[in-house]
Amino acid sequence: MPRASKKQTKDPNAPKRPLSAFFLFSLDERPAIKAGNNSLSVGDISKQIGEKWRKVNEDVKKGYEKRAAEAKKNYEKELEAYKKKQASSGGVSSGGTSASAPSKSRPRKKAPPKAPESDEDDMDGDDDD
DNA sequence: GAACTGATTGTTAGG
DNA sequence: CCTAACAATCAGTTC
Repeated sequence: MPRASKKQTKDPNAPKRPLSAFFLFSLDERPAIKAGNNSLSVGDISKQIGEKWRKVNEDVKKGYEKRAAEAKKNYEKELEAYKKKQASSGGVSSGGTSASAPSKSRPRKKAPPKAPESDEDDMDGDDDD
């Protein structure tokens, strides 16, 4: 299935996104949840984490957010290295200058921001009182 | 045996 | 601004 999210996306130098505070939180809580339960699957645990995440104090969240912020910084650094590699990417095989460069444009889907629903807006210039 | 999916939310980057 | 997608984790599933 086309969800390439298992280990490494493609390139070993591909900078992975910085984990969000929630993820860092999960890294710490997941084993805790497992400890409370014999062995749940990620799906089940994730739900527990999500609920706990909302219940943790903002101070705790802030703590993780801070870590995430640093992780982001590191991510930028990796990105630079990744960029550099792209620039001087030595021909891996047959000296293709533009051989390795999976990042072109993210073919994301574009959904309409609003549904064509026009219902109540103003009935008529009815302004009575 | 190993690639893959399942759910959770946040962060990111491009259009 | 907004939208989509991907980030980890681990057991379970499948071929």
